[in-house]
Amino acid sequence: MKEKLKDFFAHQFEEELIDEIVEVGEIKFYREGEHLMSVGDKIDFFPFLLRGVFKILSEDDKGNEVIMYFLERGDTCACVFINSLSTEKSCIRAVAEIDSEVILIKLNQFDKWMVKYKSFRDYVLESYNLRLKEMIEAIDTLAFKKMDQRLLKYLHDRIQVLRVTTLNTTHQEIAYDLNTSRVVISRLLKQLENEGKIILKRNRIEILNL
DNA sequence: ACATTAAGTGATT
DNA sequence: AATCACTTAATGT
Repeated sequence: MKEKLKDFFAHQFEEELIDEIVEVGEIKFYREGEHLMSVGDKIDFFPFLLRGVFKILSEDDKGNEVIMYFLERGDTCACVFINSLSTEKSCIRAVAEIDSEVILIKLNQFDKWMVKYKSFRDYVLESYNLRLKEMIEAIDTLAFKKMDQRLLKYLHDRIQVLRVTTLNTTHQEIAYDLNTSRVVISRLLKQLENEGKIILKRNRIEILNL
């Protein structure tokens, strides 16, 4: 296990840092559908995604959810950085899209490593950057794109991170992610099917070409 | 065979 | 694009 972890981090961090990560990190498995964090949770750790995919959703006080982006292997959650600097609670929900493996690291390590290791600073800044970009993209699609385009982006992103061409999902689930109604999704998907871009089955969407 | 859940559709706002 | 009201289809018991 430790060797696997070392290989995983070998190309981005110094030996010494990897040793510390292996030592203090707590590895956790998340089954598909399980929550890594929910809105309102107090966060005292930050996660490295070793394996799997998480979807990151923003949620308002009435329980309306909207997907922001997906996290992949090697990613960490930028919201955690924000949360780590203040006493605020989590502003997002992270749900395992498939069975996933995460290494959790206490936030006090975070401060130490920021000072001590350049590679860690670089990593944090870079992933912060990446998340910010995706966030802006998410805001853009939310604010300016129509539902059909939002759906296209959603399907595209989802097959991308999962590395599949067939999604095992329901129209209702997509509707929740995009914060719309099932009927709307069903109709738009039907349209895409008629255009020959996808094939619809029960609980399954085969993507041919987007 | 029956119940449950997912998906399709016309009409209305 | 949302909602309603209903139909049809797939799937589990």
